Amino acid sequence: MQKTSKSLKKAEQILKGALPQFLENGYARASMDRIASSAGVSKQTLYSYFSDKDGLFHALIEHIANEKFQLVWSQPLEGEAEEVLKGLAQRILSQVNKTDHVAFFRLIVAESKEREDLGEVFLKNIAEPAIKILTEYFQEHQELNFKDPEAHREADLFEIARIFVGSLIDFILTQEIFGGKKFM
Amino acid sequence: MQKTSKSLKKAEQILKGALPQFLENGYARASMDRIASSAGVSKQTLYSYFSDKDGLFHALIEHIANEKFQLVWSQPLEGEAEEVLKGLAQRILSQVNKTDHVAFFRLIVAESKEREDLGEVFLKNIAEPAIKILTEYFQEHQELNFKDPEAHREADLFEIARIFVGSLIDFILTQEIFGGKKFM
DNA sequence: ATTAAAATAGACTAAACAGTATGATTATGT
DNA sequence: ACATAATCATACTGTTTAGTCTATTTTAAT
Repeated sequence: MQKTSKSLKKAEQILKGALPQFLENGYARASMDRIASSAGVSKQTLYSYFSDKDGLFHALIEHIANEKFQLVWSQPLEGEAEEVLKGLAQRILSQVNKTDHVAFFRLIVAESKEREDLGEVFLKNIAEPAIKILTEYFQEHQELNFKDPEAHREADLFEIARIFVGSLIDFILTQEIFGGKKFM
Repeated sequence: MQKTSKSLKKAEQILKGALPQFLENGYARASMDRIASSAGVSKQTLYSYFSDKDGLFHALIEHIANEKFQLVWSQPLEGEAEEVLKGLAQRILSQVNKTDHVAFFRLIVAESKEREDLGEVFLKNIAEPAIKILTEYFQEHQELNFKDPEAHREADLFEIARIFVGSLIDFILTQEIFGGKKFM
């Protein structure tokens, strides 16, 4: 409704307060009262910036996807293959540990049944860029010693990148979401 | 409370009615009234078999994990490596398509934050058995032509099985949960 | 047939919640 | 200083829900 920098700040303030509520409780259990209070804002103000709970939720997902989720892949990949891949995996896993990425992922999975755009947010902003960057790295480092000599066609490099990223996602799923680190 | 075969049937009848409610709506949005009605049972009966919503939910998850989820891996793996793996992947993916496995998976992910045992159900009943069976198959077919000659130690075979299963899970996540088949 | 257990329908309570309404208070711009 | 827009606190409405209660009917076993 308004476009001054002040009111943009308010909108962000609301999103910032809404985030932990949705992450901790999921969509259904997050209450607009608690969101308002967590954002330090009156319920009226909340509803003057966002039409309803659903509108707030979508705005939030969009916002988070744009703000936070491209950092991991921003640094260029340089150097020895094995080192780069190990470093990449470690960087991602430590990121995942210290931030709310896991809760965000869980939220997307949980709510992506009714809201089809949510899955797209994840794929477009996280999975696809990751695979793309990795594929390009493989192409620029054709000298890497893949033990399978057939693996140098572009399609194969893409598949390898997919498998790498997929394994990472599966690892996070197993360890962080399903609590596998406790008993595997 | 009761143990006659009749009342076991009732309990199962309730679980059978509860399942689609939880799968379609998730935990929070599934209502006990609708569950009772969907099971063709009065609310009182429901509460005489299960202490509360949470108890019903846990019983359901346990039940489903035991009943439905071991079928995929029950047939022994025999024959040519490439064929076996392809066949296995196809069998799993078609299973996943025609049943509620995806919704079940989504439910577990969504609710495994507060209920730590849920993730364990998935890992113990699905992921771990899958990896174990695959590893054993690899061991019994040492003659398979892995192009990497170092890949024959037991630990490596295990890792390969993990990657295979992980890739399958990631594929299902991408295609079925995030709706990736629409735009990838 | 009688009796006791099991199940039913439906009303009820208390709580939570989304969203709206009201009227007072505070910032902001001119 | 004044007027307007933004924000606030709070109360309210209507709805949904988990779980209980009651009184009636069905089922099963002797």
